[in-house]
Amino acid sequence: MVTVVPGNYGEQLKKLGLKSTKHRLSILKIMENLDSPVTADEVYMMMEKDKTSISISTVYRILELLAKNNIIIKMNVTQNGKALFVLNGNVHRHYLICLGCHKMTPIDGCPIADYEKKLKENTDFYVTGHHLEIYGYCSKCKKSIENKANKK
Amino acid sequence: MVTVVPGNYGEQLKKLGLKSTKHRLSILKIMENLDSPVTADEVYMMMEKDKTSISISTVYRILELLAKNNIIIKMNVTQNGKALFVLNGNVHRHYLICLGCHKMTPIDGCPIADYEKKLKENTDFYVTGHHLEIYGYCSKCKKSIENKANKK
DNA sequence: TTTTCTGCAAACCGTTTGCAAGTGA
DNA sequence: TCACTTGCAAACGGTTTGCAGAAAA
Repeated sequence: MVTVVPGNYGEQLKKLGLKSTKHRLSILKIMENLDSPVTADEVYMMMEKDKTSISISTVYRILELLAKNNIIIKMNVTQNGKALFVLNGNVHRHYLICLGCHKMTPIDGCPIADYEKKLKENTDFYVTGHHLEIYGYCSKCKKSIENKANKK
Repeated sequence: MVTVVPGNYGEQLKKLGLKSTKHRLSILKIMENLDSPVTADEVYMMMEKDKTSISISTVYRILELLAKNNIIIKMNVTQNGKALFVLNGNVHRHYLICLGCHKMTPIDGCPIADYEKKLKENTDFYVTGHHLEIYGYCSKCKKSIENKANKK
């Protein structure tokens, strides 16, 4: 298992035989401070804000590379068809996802850890991971449900 | 909640103000017999096999329409970037997903039903649904893990 | 007839890729 | 120096859309 040590990304990369470039460090630094998954273009825009010029294809290449080396995780769920990425250190998180404002709120613990263990013991399926997301509406967005109910 | 009554799709559609066309009925009939989610092009190919001529854009339009009316569910997880759909009647299923052969095996029950109930009672987040998928390798594909481990 | 559906082809959009120039070790 | 990275622009693949013709009510 790879453990991500904040602020130590340069060595992390070298250890994996990857060059430590400013773009890579910059992306890792950005992701370090986020506990919600981000899309490639969100990363791209954050870098622009940071005055770090980069091309969108480089963002994709770096994210792909970091995911392949388990430094970040490429999620199996997409956001409007866009791939989502999180830092591996924050990986075993699940989220409450608001269908109104699309905010993703991490929850504590893993509600299915026990179930998964049971599955490992009782079936011939070799479990390597899982993905859980819980949908609904945050308190602010509850109104939108009522609006929708009236439309139809 | 919409309950899907097998063999009764024509009336279902009319009740929703939608026309009952052979394409729509055909897609519903196909999905009725599947308990794993399918992609749009899988549906398309099944229809070809059934000698039902259709355009891929019509498949997308029908799937989108049925999803909007809760007759089928558009999943949040994609398969190689392709959207997945299941009949709503089969909706509260979760899957063991093999990372080797990509087979999706439905599991019985919902491992997080209890947790979700707790969440409804204890937080101000209004839960409307969830999505859970469990990843790993089926017995046949366990070999592929070992192969990968050797690669690097 | 009138409204809704469908086929076709083109557009769209997120992502990937080839290639030449740039950069880290 | 030399291998690896990056930017650019073009390609790619799944999905959506405009429009004209076809089918359901």
